[in-house]
Amino acid sequence: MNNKNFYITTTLPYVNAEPHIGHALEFVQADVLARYFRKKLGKENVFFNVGTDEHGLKIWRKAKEEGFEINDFVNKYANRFKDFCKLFFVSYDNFYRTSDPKHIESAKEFWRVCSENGDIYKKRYSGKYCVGCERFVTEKELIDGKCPEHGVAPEERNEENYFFRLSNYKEKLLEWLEKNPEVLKPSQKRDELKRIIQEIEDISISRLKENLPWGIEVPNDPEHVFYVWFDALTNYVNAVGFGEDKNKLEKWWPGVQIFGPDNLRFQGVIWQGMLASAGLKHSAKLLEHGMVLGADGRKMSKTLGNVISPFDQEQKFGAEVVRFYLLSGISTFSDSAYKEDDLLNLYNSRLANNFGNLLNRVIHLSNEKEVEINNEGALEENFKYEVDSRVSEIKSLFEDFEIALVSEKIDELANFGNKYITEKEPWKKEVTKDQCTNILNNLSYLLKKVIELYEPIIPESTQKALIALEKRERIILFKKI
RNA sequence: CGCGGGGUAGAGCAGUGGAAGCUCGUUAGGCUCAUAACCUAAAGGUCGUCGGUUCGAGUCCGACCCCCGCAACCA
Repeated sequence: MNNKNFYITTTLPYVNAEPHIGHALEFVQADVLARYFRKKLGKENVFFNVGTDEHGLKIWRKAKEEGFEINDFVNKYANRFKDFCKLFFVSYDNFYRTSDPKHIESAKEFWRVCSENGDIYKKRYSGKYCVGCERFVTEKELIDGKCPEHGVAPEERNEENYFFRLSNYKEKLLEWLEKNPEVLKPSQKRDELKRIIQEIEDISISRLKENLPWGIEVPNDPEHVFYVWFDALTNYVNAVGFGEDKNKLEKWWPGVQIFGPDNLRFQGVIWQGMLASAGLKHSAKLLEHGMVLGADGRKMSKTLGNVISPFDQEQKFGAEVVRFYLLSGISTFSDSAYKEDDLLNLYNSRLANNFGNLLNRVIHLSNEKEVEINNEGALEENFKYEVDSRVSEIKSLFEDFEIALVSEKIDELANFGNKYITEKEPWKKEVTKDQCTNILNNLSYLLKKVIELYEPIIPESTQKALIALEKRERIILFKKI
């Protein structure tokens, strides 16, 4: 990424379950940024990657349990995620699948490069292995002999594994973070990242193929397969030409990575170490979004019965309303409770009453008064200045990835329009046609800006709004719920 | 002393050193072009507690109290 190009990628969800509301948050946040930068830099200068992580023991076992051929199983979920993207207007440029033969080649190439740089070695390892975590766990981590995360007793394993010399990069990563304090957002997480780096140890990056047939074979050692994380993480550069097209890679990498709180160690440390080993630049930006909590402010769980399904929400309110709420009502960088009441309040207040209503007022008045609108020549300087300065403030918030703040400021801009029209009272008989022309053109200009700024957030409605404004057709864009 | 996140108006949240803000709700008024929408005003906050740094702290430091997550469908 540089000033001319913008590359953003989500994490790749693991395909052992249905898409949930957290995936929706991450995908939709990334989508907003991709859409914003497409408008700013041009479509050809933005690359938005999403996809699915399809290897690993959990998936292998789940497929068997459900009586699926492994390929059918992962295809089913990959398609599920594709449908999910379509449903929520996630405009990806690339849907990356780690079962794709191209990925397999690129991941192997990544391994070779790290290996040539002396960062991969083989070591006999014995210990307790948690299938859920897909890693060896230490005695210290266990509670009552069980993995605290998955509640199952780990399996005894004694095997030879390949290790990645992450410890080689400890000092370099600390230095990188020190020199680039702005790389991680939100900044409050910086200390946590630093601590994780300080605790770096070499990591196991392979499994025996006899235990795990569903993985990528290690180059020149077919008895071993990649540990799923090592394979999956490479997608971020593979998607933009690693091991295949140097110019392409040069154009896009380093990129912006968006991920959830449980992923900081992987995106912020392991992956950065891998990049360094492969001689690639560190990520340009790490955006850690928050958790979507249940309506009660607690983490969603089946037992608590507070799980919110993105599909149910879509059925109930429509995709754009859900999108709008995820982006505006849910904090961009911290945990937030998902409450339907808040969703309704925010939708009614900001979209129906403020933006939608203003749009309708202006269109209606321009027809009543027979005044041409959408004419920038009839704009008042002061008004334009006010609107433009708000617009540039909002754009800089976009570029600082502050999506919820962006949404709030757009709302304020629309509200400024409602105040203005109330103050000017263009419906009054005493207002001359010239005055009315000025007032309504000021407002149509403001509305165009609001529409343009809202476009990344609610792409479909803004399209309709623009058409209505241009054709001066009355429209109930957002029906009050 | 396990690790981490958080405590800001009735509710939900924003606010990383310089006049306490947003949405909803409540009360009173205005307007009537508009989706019973819009505008104005008011009420409502010791920014968890105590101490410290500073000309100045919700914002930095220390101690303490309380809530939440680390069990899942894991972002």
